[in-house]
Amino acid sequence: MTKDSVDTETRILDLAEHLIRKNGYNGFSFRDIATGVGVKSSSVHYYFPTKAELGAKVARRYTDRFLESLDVPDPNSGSAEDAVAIMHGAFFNSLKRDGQMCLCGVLAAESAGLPEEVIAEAKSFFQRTTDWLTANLQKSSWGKNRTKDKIEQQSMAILAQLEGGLLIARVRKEPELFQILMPALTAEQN
Amino acid sequence: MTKDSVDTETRILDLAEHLIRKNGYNGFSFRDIATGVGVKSSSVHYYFPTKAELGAKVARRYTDRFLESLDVPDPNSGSAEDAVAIMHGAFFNSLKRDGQMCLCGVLAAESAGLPEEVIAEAKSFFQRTTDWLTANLQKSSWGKNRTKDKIEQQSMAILAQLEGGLLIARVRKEPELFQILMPALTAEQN
DNA sequence: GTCTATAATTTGATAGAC
DNA sequence: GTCTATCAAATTATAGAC
Repeated sequence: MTKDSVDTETRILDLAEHLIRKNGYNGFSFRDIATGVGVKSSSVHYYFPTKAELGAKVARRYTDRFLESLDVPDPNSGSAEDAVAIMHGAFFNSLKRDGQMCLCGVLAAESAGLPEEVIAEAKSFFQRTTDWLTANLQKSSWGKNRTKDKIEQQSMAILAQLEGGLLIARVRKEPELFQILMPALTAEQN
Repeated sequence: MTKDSVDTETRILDLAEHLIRKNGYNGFSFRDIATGVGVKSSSVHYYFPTKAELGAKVARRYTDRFLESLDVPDPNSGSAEDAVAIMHGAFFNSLKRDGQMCLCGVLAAESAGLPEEVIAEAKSFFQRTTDWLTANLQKSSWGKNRTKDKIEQQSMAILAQLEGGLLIARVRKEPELFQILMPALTAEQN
């Protein structure tokens, strides 16, 4: 399968993800997608009847892929620091590659004005991602002595710092700023 | 001066701020403003010729007011914990009052697709707010033993956690979630 | 300062031919 | 599955009367 043979539906999803992460849900149109993919806007509607459906599918695929990328075969000790570093790295990859922040972070910022089905997917991202962190912190030696409540709070605090870090690094256009969060993140586990 | 005598320009700015914080910069229109304020859209253009100018003015006013609200007469010891608690409280106020997050956090999320003058104001918010934190941490006993670099990193980490916390609390529609960040924030200063 | 009127463009979405 | 053609509504913005 060569590059050009990627099917239209996938190319629509790819471009939609790119544009939402760049401009937000209200910052792209079906015509932007059509032009970029090289079809007519009616063809985009063939795959995704409404904008809300397209947005929801993009968010769901993003979340699935993000969580997959976290489950690398772990050669390390499975420490709390490792878990945090893995997630930090996952976010940093796309930030440095093309200055993009988390898709669901963007959607969360606009969330009060988005269609229900899109908000639901964004919400789901934060739930599933916090759950992943909680599970991994629980397995670590740091988590052994702590209550579930305390660990869940810590998971949210970590995810909050990562999302906020993306926000700040991106508006300043300095991806490296996101890197300096690491010491502060791991310090909390000591 | 009664409530109804607030001038049109101020009411436009107030509503624009409300709508941007709710739906984002691309999620409101001049007609939304006009209808809400009770004038015609051409009257909105009389005060703010372009949408970009309106957005920039809203962001500037928001930043000025936010920083003013931080400089409460401080009856306490001026500790690092106090500074963090004051900023946390400033963000929490509007979150619990009407579920709104930081205006410049919303703008930062959309930033890649916004007019230059709007981005510039959002950028300025993060610079000035980080500076306030840095200055206050430096004055505290925690900051006495630390280098300027270390303190600036800590300031950004704190602001990142607050902005990300707003993001998550808002998409989950649970303002109280923002409260549980406090322990994690002050823990870093110990 | 606020209005009416309007321009030019863009938006999300549909019907129907091929 | 992709196209042409089209729609109604919404968008930012301007000209000029009152």
